[in-house]
Amino acid sequence: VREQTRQRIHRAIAKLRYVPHGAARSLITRKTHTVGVLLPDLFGEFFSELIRGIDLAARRHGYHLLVSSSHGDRSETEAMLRAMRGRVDGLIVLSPDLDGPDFESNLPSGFPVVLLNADGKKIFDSIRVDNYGGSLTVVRHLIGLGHRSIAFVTGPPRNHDAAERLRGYRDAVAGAGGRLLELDGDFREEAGYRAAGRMPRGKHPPTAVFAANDAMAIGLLCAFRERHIRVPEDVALAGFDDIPIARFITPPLTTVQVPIADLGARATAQLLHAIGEGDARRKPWEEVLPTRLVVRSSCGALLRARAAAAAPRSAQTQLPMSTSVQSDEEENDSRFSISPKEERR
Amino acid sequence: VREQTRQRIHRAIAKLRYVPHGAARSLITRKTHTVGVLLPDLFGEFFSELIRGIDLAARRHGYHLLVSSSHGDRSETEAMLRAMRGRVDGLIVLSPDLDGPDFESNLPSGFPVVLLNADGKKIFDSIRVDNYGGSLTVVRHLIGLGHRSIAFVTGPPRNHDAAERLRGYRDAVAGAGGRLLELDGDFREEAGYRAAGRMPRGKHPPTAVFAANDAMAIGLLCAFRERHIRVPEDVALAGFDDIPIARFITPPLTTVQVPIADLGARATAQLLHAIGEGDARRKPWEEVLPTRLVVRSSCGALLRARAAAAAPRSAQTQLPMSTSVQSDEEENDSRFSISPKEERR
DNA sequence: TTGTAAGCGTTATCAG
DNA sequence: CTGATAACGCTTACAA
Repeated sequence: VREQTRQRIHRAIAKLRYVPHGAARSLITRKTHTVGVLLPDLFGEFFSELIRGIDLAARRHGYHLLVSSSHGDRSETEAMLRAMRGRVDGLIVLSPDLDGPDFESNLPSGFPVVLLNADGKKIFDSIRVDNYGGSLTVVRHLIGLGHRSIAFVTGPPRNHDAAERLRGYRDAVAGAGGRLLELDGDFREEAGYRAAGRMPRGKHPPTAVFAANDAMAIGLLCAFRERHIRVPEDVALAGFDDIPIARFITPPLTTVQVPIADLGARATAQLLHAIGEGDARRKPWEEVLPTRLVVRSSCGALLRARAAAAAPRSAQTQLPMSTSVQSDEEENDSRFSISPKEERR
Repeated sequence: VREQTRQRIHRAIAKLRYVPHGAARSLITRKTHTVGVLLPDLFGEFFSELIRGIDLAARRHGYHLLVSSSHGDRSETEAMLRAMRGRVDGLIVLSPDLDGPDFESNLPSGFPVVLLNADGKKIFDSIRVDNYGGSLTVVRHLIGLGHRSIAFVTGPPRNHDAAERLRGYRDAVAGAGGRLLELDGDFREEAGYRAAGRMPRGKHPPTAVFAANDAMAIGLLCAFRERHIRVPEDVALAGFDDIPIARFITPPLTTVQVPIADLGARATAQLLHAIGEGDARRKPWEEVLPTRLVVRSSCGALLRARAAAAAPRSAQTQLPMSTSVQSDEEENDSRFSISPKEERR
């Protein structure tokens, strides 16, 4: 273009305050430069981390984010699915309710979709966190500490993550010949609190409790406090998620770190890849993100390690490939954790 | 419409898998049923709460959310602003960098915009949190507890919230004839940690520290622990924000609750109202949301209240209209807080 | 009830 | 390099 023309155009742009119209542009280009995110609800911690991961990856490629969360029933969710047509180039979906047929009837065929923490059923791309492996690792860690009677507080019934964590618990306990003791929960603090009240108190009460998520573990901890049951001296406790609070409570909670931001970032990367290559009818892609055991005080391992100073930790030899163990001491920001060292002097 | 025709159409819809095309539709209707949210960055706590509030309000009116966060410089932010044209019906903006002229040159004139925690300059609708009042209240509360030398750890230099909190501190201290002691901070934990090291240690060290946000208060707490300075016995501590962790740390933190979700919800309500009424050239609307002092253990007030059982709290008479006081005991979910009662027996 | 035509703001194509 | 024209998928209005 000639410089003179350029100038003339830019002057016109400025004078008319011209700004291109997104809808009109994407109508003809068939590109919106937007990825849609469909969530069941806005869980505080989880949601914010997930979005952060997605946003970072999306923006790096010049994409926007259309967030859609639906409290509600399937029909509402399906409506949102439909509303996405012509507004986004692809979809990241986290929804236990939605099934293959739902997508096929509410979306143009070949529409790029990545499923989060759900079974892709060999039809859709999917990515999930290794809930099973993480659960297995925690329970084996507790078993390695000598616990034989380990209770498990479950998550909500139809939740995929919850089911996988339960499966890990069962397999680990069965593998060690232990007894199963499952208490119903729903991922909320109160559920943990109430589960504590339903624990058997006979001659052989559980010596350890594993909650399907940290929130319930905190509920349990609270209930134990009220009954003057000490953690970890009287009962060991472990959670799942590694929410920020986990390291700040007393005692700091042994838990499984879930790479939520990574989950979002990886999902986005894959989605953008799928968008880029058109609808090549390639084999659906599937990925499992490793989880990581974070050993803090609530399971009693640190107490024991301090007592029998240089004894090798037996649990470490039993870890599945996809899960690593890390004690809190090794984390680089532990300087700022409010640990209960002072209380224990 | 005749039932027979209806049926025929629905059958066709199902057979062709017809889904309306959002871009095409909004091109002619000039409505996208989407609100844009422009954020400087995705702060964990703050961001997630804000989005929750916005989303709830937006969805209630059938609107979607287009989230756009820009780490970056102004030119990047301006580009995002432009990209919003034809994709959203209105904009909620939280950005200290953006000024009036920026909006005027990058958006169609009369485009509905609501500014968050920024000065609307009588040109735009705006809504903000009463940082000043909250700050005033905390400091007066500390003064009411007998503190005369209160240190303040500031937020980042160009931050609007930080500036208002600083102003509240200065006015409250000046009003009581106290001494000002300001330590530089930036809202991050480390800043609080380091500020503790810079506190004067002479004959009259500060007897209370007020951090411009909770994260820094936690950093301070951590530093105090390492030096065996007890909170609140040796030094009183207060923060700002009431992040979830605040109630779980030891000791629970006295702080100011900021209604972040409300901020988002109110902003959305106003934006949708503005969208609905077209561009009536009405006077820009402005709202300030009240903050609330939450008294927990870290300021020493509860300790004192327990000692001198039924003494009326002097601070309560000095509160500005827009801020209320509430002790943790009255909060309905305190049953689940991990409070340090047991440690103190 | 059904069919037809115009137009929303772009991009793409093809002559001049 | 410029200008005209078609098309994207929809809504709206009006005619049949």
